[in-house]
Amino acid sequence: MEKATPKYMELVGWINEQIETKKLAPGQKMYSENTLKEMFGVSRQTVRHAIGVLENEGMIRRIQGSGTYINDNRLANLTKRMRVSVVTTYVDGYIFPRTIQGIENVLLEAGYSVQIAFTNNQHGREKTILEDIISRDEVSGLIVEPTKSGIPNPNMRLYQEIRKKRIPVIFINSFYPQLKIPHVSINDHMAGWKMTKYLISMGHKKIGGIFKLDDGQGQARFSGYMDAMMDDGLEVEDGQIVWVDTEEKQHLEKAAGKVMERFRECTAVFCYNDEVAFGLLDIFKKNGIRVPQDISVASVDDSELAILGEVPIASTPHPMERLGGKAAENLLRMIKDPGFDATYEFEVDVVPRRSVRKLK
Amino acid sequence: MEKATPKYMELVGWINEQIETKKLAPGQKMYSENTLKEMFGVSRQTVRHAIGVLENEGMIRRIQGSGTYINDNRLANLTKRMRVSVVTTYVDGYIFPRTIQGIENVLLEAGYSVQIAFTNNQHGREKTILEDIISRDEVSGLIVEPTKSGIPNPNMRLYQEIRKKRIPVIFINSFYPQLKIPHVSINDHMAGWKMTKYLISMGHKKIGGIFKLDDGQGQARFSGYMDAMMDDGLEVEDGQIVWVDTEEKQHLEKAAGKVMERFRECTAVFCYNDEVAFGLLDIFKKNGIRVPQDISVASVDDSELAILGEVPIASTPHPMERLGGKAAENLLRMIKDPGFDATYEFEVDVVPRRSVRKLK
DNA sequence: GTCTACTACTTGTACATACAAATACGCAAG
DNA sequence: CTTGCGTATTTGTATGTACAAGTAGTAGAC
Repeated sequence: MEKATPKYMELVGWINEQIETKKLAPGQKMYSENTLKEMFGVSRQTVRHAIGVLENEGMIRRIQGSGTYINDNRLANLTKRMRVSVVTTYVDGYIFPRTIQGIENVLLEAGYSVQIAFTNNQHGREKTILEDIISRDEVSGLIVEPTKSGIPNPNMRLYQEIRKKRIPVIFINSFYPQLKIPHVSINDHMAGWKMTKYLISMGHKKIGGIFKLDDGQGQARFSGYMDAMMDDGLEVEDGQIVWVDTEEKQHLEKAAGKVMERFRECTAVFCYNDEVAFGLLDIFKKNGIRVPQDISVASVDDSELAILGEVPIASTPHPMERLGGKAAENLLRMIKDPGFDATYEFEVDVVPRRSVRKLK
Repeated sequence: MEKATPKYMELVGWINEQIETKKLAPGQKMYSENTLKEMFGVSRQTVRHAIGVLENEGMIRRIQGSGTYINDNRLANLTKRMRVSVVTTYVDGYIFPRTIQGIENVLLEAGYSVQIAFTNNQHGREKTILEDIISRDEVSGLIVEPTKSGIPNPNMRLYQEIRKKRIPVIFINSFYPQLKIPHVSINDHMAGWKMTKYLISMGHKKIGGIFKLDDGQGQARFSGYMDAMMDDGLEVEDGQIVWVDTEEKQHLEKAAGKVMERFRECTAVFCYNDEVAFGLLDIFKKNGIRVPQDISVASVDDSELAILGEVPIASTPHPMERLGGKAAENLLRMIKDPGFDATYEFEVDVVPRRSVRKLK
């Protein structure tokens, strides 16, 4: 007794065979429901039933009003792991978007898809995100902006687990010195050094500084600043340095009192970045201190903030797209060649602006 | 407008809910097709359609002659798909980060992971991203900021495919009128209306406008502006309107000549958003036109740009976190109940600032 | 007590019809 | 040449009917 196969199943088999034997090529339009109905002498419902089965299998795609098309499901299988995850701290408005643009340009070009996640510079969120990435195990690479790279990271274990899975990782903007993971960033020490040298060359001797303490960039810029000062035999008193954390940086006005007091004797202030410099200008303005007549201000990043306000701020340009692009390129190389050393640091240069006055 | 969900989808939602609320335990026998037919007053075919969808998702199992049973493997299914994808255009520095924060707060709280992708307001990238999401089929929901919502979208069929896969989608900030997909946004028509009314109440009669033409928000704000002008019997000449696209918006200075000429007769200008207003202030400044003495300027969004410059700009606040949160909450509701209508529009209010002068 | 046949009920297949919604395309107006 | 509009085509939703096939339980025969 052979079992009678339902009509719709026979139809499924027939269509499958057509695709198998390339009589229906991927992307091509299939016979319409009514055509099949005539061809096989069945009702349209039966045809729909068959097509429904094939659609669930992902073999074909139905588009209302247009027709039914053969799917190219081999492509879906191929791109399965062509994905890179970008983990970044938060969005600063100017540097981040263009960095991500650089990353995307390179990766999309190479056929990868890009997903982004934000840690908000909180270790807890970084943990959640990394655990998610590890458990899904579906990315072929990671570009990470470290969370609070200046202080020991409690998620070290997760990075080691990722490394054990042989998923390439590149840090951008900063890095954890404890981990042997490559990074692409600007040379922060050089940024601190060159800008301080520039201030000195403009005749400044009493140069204060505001630095961020919870990331590696702040510490590197600080050491560049220190080295430049010492190189010229200039003294740095602790009282001339203000350390801020992520919180304070975003609400600098809360530290206005401290700032005004510490920089009273200074003729110039080196700022961690434009955001800090912008806040500092605001504090000075509210306290009747003129920039650059009374005090000079310099910073790092050269974002739009540096030229947006009333007084343009001397700064050092951030490579942005180029940095993102370099990180993406190096990640691609790491995916191909696990031994490749992907670390790269961009040189920086000073852009003089009105916020720095030449002293006689 | 409100009745867009097919009956079988409502049934799917109802059954899903029964399972969710444990009214139907795993392994247990479900209502028979005829019972459901009576309960909902639909045909048996419709019931079968709904049950077919659920069977494909692995939620239930049908056994001929015996009955339909709830599957218990949905735990694995759940953890696998606890992810939401956010697709947005580009990063504007102020609105976006806080919107995404609102989204993340809600979704992370609910145990979902969040991945973000940027279209750069290019249809091509939107296509790549959506295709990727479709082929991977691993997100349980989508929050999308439409790309160029003002012009017909060539990726329409991808959205329909997503809808067919029963992945809930919510648009934020704008929407495609052609698609019956819910959106969470500000009431852009009201923004245009209220701000224009405010300018009129300050004695202005010749009010120009700069609008973005390639997204729905620009068009809605324009129609709000027009309605307000007409409501007061004020004339609007085409010469008082400047239309910009995404490109021009970011480099408004290129249109300086046109802008200066068109607004020569005006006492006030309504701007598409703060970015445009900021660029406009710059053009005015370079041409020796004082704001607000010579001309008043008003805009929409009330981002930091509105208060960052020398002249604070009157604007209408954007809900940001609240908007993102609302979108996320509604998406979660849609995941549970496919029939839920998630559209929500925030009301807006005018924040007066120095950029608008009262005319005698 | 055990087996069998029957019956009621369940899901599966198949057909017919109707209208809705989306798309594609050609034709006429400008 | 472009734009809009109507028409034909295509898939989507919904209802109705009929019968087939499988399951579970029951009543009756042995």
